[in-house]
Amino acid sequence: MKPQFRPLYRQVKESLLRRIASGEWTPGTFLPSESALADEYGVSHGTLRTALNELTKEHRVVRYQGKGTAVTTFDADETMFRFFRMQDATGQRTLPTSKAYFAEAGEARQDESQAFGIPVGAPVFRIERVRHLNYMPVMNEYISLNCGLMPDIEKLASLHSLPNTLYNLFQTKYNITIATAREFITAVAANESDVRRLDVKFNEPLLAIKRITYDINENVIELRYTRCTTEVFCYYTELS
Amino acid sequence: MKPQFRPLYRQVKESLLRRIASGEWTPGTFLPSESALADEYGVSHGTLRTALNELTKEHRVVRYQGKGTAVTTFDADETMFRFFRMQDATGQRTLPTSKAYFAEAGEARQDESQAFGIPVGAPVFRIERVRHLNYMPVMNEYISLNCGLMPDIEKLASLHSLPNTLYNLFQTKYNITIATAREFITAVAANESDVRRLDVKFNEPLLAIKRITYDINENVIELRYTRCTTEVFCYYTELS
DNA sequence: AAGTGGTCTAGACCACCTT
DNA sequence: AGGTGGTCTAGACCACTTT
Repeated sequence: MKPQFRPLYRQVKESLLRRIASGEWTPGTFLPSESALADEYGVSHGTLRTALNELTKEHRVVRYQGKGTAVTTFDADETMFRFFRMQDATGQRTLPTSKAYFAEAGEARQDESQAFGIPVGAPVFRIERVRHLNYMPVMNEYISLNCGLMPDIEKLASLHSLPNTLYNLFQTKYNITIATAREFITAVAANESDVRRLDVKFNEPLLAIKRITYDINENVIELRYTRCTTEVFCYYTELS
Repeated sequence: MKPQFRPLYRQVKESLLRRIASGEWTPGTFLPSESALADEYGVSHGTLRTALNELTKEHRVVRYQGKGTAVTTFDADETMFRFFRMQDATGQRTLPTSKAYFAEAGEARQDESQAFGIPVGAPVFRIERVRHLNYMPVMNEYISLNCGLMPDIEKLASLHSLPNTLYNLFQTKYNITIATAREFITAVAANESDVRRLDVKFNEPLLAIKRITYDINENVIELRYTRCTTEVFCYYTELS
């Protein structure tokens, strides 16, 4: 069992990440300056910068030349588009508006139990909403949240007070920062609910997107099913 | 008009990129060592490494500690999966096998003309094939190639001699290295061709993926339409 | 002017691979 | 043993923002 090699800059990075996750520096606020942090850790400027570079690459912090380094928050515009992949034929992307149909607490189904790592029947909060792009109803969404991580969510997210950007709510009310998501995309036929809520015919092909959303501590925050018509908009992604 | 600031490491990076694109170092071969390149450019080790780090991040080169830095090639296994996003419910990914139905030269349609930046009617080469995963016919593919970039492609890619991995053929026969691709995903209903070639019913929902593929010089190499059943497999992507 | 992040250097030493 | 890439340092200077 030989001792495993861990670069100094990576140890510093992980320490910084822990301190951010612990709430020592809250989203939106500035970290100490690079030289102050380098002094504190007793490492060189360059080593500390390598650590911060990795955190920047992973969207954990944002650097502003001449101002400082801030913990990423979902308030900023730049971060809003990171998790939205629909665009029109010209490549234009606009954030959708929402109309909520359902927002109530419930007991975890099998899929929710598995995604959140909680027992079947544990409390979850469910939201159903339709998202509009250019005033067209385009996406039929079924969202499940883990109540264990969001106490009293039912008081903050009632049917008539739902914010348009949920991730912003997680940020401001629960100090939960969304970090990554995985999407599993299939094609399905429109069902009765889709016909009622979207401008589609029964059995019309729709994009079905299953999203599992993680925060910076790798907790599963959200399980989301989106059923989406692609007459005008399409799902865009780049491979490299 | 003030002179624009361009970091030295970026100028070095762009010079290296030009030299790779020009064929001075061909895919699969090793670059001179970091210290040799640093001497050649008259910059420090650190500056040259910053340049190489960016090229690594963009998959232009691959670094092997103790051995050297090589120009990326599509022969390697690691690169094969970069452009394949289908997986089964367990997250397993396997490279598909292919059965070709069509491989002939033709005249560019409107969409091909637009993608390749060539006149309508200019020569293109088209391939139709079905891709199998675990012996199931899953993807119905329509591929168009720009003959201008691949002279005599019809001699290399006849119906009965089509290689399974086209990008490897581009690499070895034309020294074209695939760098990036953009995908536009929609949902469609299965047509007669899909029914004949895949194990699907008429009007069954399919995933339709339009891919535009670029080489390292940002030439459009390929226009590909894939129609894909998602009964067993799904399109997977990570957001961050 | 002072403070922040961004670039660049010269040199040292470590980890890995080949001979 | 010798070469390669990987890490780390100490210090200099540049570019940008705020005071």
